[in-house]
Amino acid sequence: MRIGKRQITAAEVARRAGVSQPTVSLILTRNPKARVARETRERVLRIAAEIGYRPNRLAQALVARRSFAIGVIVPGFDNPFYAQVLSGAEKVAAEEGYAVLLCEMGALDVLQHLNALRDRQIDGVILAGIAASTLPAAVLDDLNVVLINQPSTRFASVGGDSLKAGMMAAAHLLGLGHRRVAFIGPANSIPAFRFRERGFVQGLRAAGVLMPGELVVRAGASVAGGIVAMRRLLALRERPTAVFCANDLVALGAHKACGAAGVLLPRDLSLLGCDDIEMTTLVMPELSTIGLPQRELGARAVRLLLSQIEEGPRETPPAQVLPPKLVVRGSTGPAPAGIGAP
Amino acid sequence: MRIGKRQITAAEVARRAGVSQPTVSLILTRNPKARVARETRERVLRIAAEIGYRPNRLAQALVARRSFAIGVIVPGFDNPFYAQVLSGAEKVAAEEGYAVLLCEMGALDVLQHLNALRDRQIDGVILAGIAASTLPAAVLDDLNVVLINQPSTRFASVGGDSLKAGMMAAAHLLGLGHRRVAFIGPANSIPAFRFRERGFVQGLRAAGVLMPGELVVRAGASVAGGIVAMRRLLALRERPTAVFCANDLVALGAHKACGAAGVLLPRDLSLLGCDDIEMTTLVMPELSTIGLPQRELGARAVRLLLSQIEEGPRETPPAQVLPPKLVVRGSTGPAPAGIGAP
DNA sequence: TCGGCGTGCCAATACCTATTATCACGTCAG
DNA sequence: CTGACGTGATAATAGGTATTGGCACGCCGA
Repeated sequence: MRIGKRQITAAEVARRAGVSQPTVSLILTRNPKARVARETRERVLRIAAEIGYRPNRLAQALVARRSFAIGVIVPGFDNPFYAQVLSGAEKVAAEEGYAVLLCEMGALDVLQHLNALRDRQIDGVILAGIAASTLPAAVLDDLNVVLINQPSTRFASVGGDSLKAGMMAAAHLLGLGHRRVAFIGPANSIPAFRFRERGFVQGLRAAGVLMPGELVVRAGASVAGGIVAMRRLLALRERPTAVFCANDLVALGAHKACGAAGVLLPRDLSLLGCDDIEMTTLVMPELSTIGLPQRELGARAVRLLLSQIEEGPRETPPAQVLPPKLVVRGSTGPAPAGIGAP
Repeated sequence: MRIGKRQITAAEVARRAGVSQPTVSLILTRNPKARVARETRERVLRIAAEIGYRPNRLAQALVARRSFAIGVIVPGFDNPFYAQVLSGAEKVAAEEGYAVLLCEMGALDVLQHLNALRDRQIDGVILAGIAASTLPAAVLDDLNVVLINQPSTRFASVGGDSLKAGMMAAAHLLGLGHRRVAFIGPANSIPAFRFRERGFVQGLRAAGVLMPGELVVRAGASVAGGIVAMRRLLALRERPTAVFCANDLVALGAHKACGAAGVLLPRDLSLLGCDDIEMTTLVMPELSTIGLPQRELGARAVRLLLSQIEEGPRETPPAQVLPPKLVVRGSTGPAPAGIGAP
């Protein structure tokens, strides 16, 4: 097998250069307080380059007692939101010389993943779409953690301003004249969804608009969930004129259900998503949505984590909140005249 | 910082159990030829469990000269195809106790990623969507490699039968009566696309149908590419009655261009994709496509890689070819009567 | 009584790098 | 001439685990 082939070690470089292994180490680590004769340094560097010496990062990690690797745990890639987050995260990590260990919920649960990561002396963990509050308190104690899209007093976090996103959704729909509006979202779920809902409700209430219970539909945060939920809404005696969905996947499901039921967007119904994933522009009409910078979330999460790793944790964990952005496309429009007026 | 906290070592377990560290190691590794008194074994196991000893996998890796980790290199997550592949791969890897190091093209190129992986003593690499033939021959020499979706004589591979996929596409469209058919796909690209095109052309030719140059449109393997390409086709004096796209993303772009141009699928045009990604069911009409089991590809790639790692490479690298599956949805239909007939 | 053998454990070492303390050597000032 | 000091390298060691060879002990048969 191709494993176990003797690798080129610092000792080998040392042997060929006629110096000791620590000298090679000294030179390669460019330690400023290392005093090495210019001639020796050059010889060692030359030989190292010649025979293609590359330090074994595992051995380095053993000495440093850390691995220069981070873990990213996500619920699943079904949701392109996390794919984008991951992409942004990987980019920054790679640039900084860190490896990204990928963990998806499924084969292993969060705790098992965390243990596996710990065994590999991981430097830190990013939790995306996983409610940290549902985990036993102790399992995250000795880890550097950054949460994505869930504020926390214990851990650093980055996320979109979900409350504001909900309020922007309300403002947008109210501005179009909608008064009978609905919400589709998961029941007990990660905080982001709860805040989106709360913001939406608050925004409506501030304008004196209430959502009766029949207009709040619980559904899984997926396309399938959106389909089912929208069917329920369309079956109502009095339909809403606008629907805000907890995320774009749900909205796309709702979109599809509308298409199947012959409901014309945005004439018959306005539909608003949240996240602004790429797929929103695939459907016709394109989905209006409250946009969050997904790649940026991933990128910032990594930067935050690395600063925590390299400089130690702050006394109060930093929380970066990125502003959502209303993206008006084709699925939202003015409310039908005469409907919803008192 | 939270790093550097003294970890619980085998030596610590040994101290408490009144034995030596190697004895702990012997017991924990369950080496069958290890002769250890039952009473000692139980005491050690008990204490290890009590103080929560977990072996340092980095140290294990240093001894074993391998890391029990694999790398997966993909072009990008923009394409949900790779997200699915990755998901299947991670699942199997996690079950088998291997870590997955994620590498996306972008910040680093393939060679840099490979070097970074090598430095971490990676056990093997999965290349998805990256033409191995474009890499310098030597860089993969000392690695266990499995390619996804590109046959090779040097490396193990798993993939859909792209040639057959193309032929199935041809058969499907021909069977619906189409004679003036077009193809949209990238020019110089990874082998899978070339084979799909070749199979398609062969399937057509076998039925006596030729594609004039104007009906073969080159475009990036993306939604944007599909849009541009379909516009070109729709601008033709004599439009095709059916279009086969190199992958679903392209097809979805084409789908959208049709919608924008008022071309009604499948009445005015039949549209066929390839891969069967999830988004195909989002659009209306849903996209017909030639399906490939993406998660299965990832899962099998890992299994192949692990067998290669643990049992050594075969003399002739195994190539698993999975059969494509025609998935008829709403975007393909009978050719308009009277068109394309001789 | 002694050789032989089986049992149960351990010392030594390998894996590879980075760090710390130290040493040898030469120079220069006093 | 000697002591102090600066320079350039090395020896020793840490980091945590797995493996190999071997040691000590007790028992049995000769």
